[in-house]
Amino acid sequence: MLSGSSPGLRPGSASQRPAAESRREPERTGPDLRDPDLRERDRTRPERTGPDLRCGPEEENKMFCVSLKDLSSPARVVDLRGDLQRSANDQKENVCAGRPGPGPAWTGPDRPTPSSPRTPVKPAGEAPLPEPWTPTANLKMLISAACPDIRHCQMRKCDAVEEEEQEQEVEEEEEEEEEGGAKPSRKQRSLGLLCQKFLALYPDYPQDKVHISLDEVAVSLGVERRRIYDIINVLESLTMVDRVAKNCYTWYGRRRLAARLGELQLLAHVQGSAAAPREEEVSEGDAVSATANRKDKSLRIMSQRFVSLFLVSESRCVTLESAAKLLIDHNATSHSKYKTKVRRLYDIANVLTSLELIRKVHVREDKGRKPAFQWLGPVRFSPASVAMAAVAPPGGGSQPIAAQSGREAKMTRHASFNAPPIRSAARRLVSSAPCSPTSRPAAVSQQPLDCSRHPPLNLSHTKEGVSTTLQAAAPSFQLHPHSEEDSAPQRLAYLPSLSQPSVVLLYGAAGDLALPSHYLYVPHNAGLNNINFLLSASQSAAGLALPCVLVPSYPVAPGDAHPSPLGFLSPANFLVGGAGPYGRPGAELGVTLAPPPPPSSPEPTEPQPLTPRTPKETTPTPRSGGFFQTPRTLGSVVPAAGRKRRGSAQRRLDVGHAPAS
DNA sequence: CGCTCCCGCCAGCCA
DNA sequence: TGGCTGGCGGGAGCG
Repeated sequence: MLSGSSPGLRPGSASQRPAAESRREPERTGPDLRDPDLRERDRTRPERTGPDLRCGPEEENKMFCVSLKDLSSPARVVDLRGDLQRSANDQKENVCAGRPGPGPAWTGPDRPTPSSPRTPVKPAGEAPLPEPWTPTANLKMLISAACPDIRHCQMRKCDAVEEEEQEQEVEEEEEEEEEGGAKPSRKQRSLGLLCQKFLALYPDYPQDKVHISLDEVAVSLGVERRRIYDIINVLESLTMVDRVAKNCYTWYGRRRLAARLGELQLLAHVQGSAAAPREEEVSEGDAVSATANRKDKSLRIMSQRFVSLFLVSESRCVTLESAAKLLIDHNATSHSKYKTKVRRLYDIANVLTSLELIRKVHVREDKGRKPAFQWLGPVRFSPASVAMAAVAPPGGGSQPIAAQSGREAKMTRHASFNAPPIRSAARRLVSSAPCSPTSRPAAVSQQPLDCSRHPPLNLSHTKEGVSTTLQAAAPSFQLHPHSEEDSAPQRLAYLPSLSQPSVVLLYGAAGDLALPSHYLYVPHNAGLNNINFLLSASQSAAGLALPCVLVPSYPVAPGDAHPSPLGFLSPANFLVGGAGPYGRPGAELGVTLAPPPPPSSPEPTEPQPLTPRTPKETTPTPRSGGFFQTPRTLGSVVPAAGRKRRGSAQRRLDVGHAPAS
């Protein structure tokens, strides 16, 4: 660990302690002690993955924007030509003021003039400060003391204008600081600016784990911890941070961002994650649904869905109204709820704007103009790039995803294969053990998809040469020998570093990965019991052999040190269909690849949650004798207590997984 | 005046 | 019981 942070728990809440105490000399956090090379690399921000959708005013006029009716069904995205005008306030007042580096160079004349980030300073009478330790000075001290070369790097990269702006900014900061005690303006206290300052503390592509202590960050930035939560929640939804323990997070930066976005996009396509939770799933009196309802309200889930809206919309532009209405509970359509949702959307949008993933625009509609957000991030995710991003070893994975070659890697061995794959589980050991999920998330397998588009499949297994591991796991398979003519390239993306590690197999038609004809998506915890095949509508699946690589859906019990997942990676072909164009009529989409039913095999009425297993939940059961440890073989993943209610920690663990929709 | 969103109360949860 | 987490909405800043 390069960081010098102390991830240990700190008692006390910054927000609840007296400000004087909170503003004690902060311990140096991780990013301050980084390797100079790392800092240099970090400041040389790589280009964004995927096509740059930023466009000038000319292009904006041609921009499509999705309105509510278009987003109601992600699969029915209709381009509506909305007149997007960029007015002076199109650019949010707090966007990218202080973010150094080449980043998203807004070149338009309306580029926001960098304002001086400022965090609120409590009135002296309210919280007497032992020293005039303003947040801005604090931040400046942090940056300059830790990595003075950052400034040099910045200065080298900035052109004369930007240099001038920076100087002016510094001057303004100093002037305002000298005013002393004056409450910074609303702009300067905005969440967006705070997020920028937060991001400035950490490298975009950390080479090593960087630990974040919320307390320290809050102190460093001079804000209450509550505000940090808002940022963390959104960042967590993008897997830019991971919760390690209370008050302690791991910073991943953008290392996994593209992979995460790709995952969100896929999930959105598969299960329509952009859809709001259905009313029937939030029935009254049902504790499970109640907690699920609460989860659905979380900022993280909302952030995920919000991002998903962009990723499934062709226009990459979402109006605030449509987003709010889509994200709001169907049974909570009051104006008050709507307003609350909009508030949260602004919060999320501020963070996403700071991340340069979106920007605010306005669209003209019948009744004036409406605020909207345009996606600036990547929109197409090469599976190989996603895989490469995922497999980037923590120690040397500083190569940004965008810089990865577009050449598709057929299969890459992930670094996690070399390590006990129980990182996430072990990580949560230090956290409070949450309850098991009890809600029935919109698991892929449970999603009532349109079978005309996603036809049901039959799987059969005839090959004998399958590894015993595979057979032990799924002895009921019928696996056909790999056909010689089946020379179509197999594209596999294993996403283990994601919050929801998954296997995505893209079976490209004519080798076109951009237009894969098939997806084989294996939710990481769906085990072998739920594998879903999505075929393109035009795909005839009769006799279709899908190359499939089975990867353990979830780490084997903690006692199993190295299950050697590579042993699972023998490609296998699943014969699809045969009884009809898409196999047995009426077959469920969620193909069940269950091992032979045990003598007292209960009907698996319990949903397979998409949430990661907690250490408790991964405790092997006596009957889990197979090599593959599926959620089912691990026994009930939902303890009785967990059925009643889900802890907040569990809600946190739910991040990254599809909400019930 | 409406949009934007800061701010902090307070409740759920856990150790 | 205290701390952590974060949902929530009042209401102020701002254009």
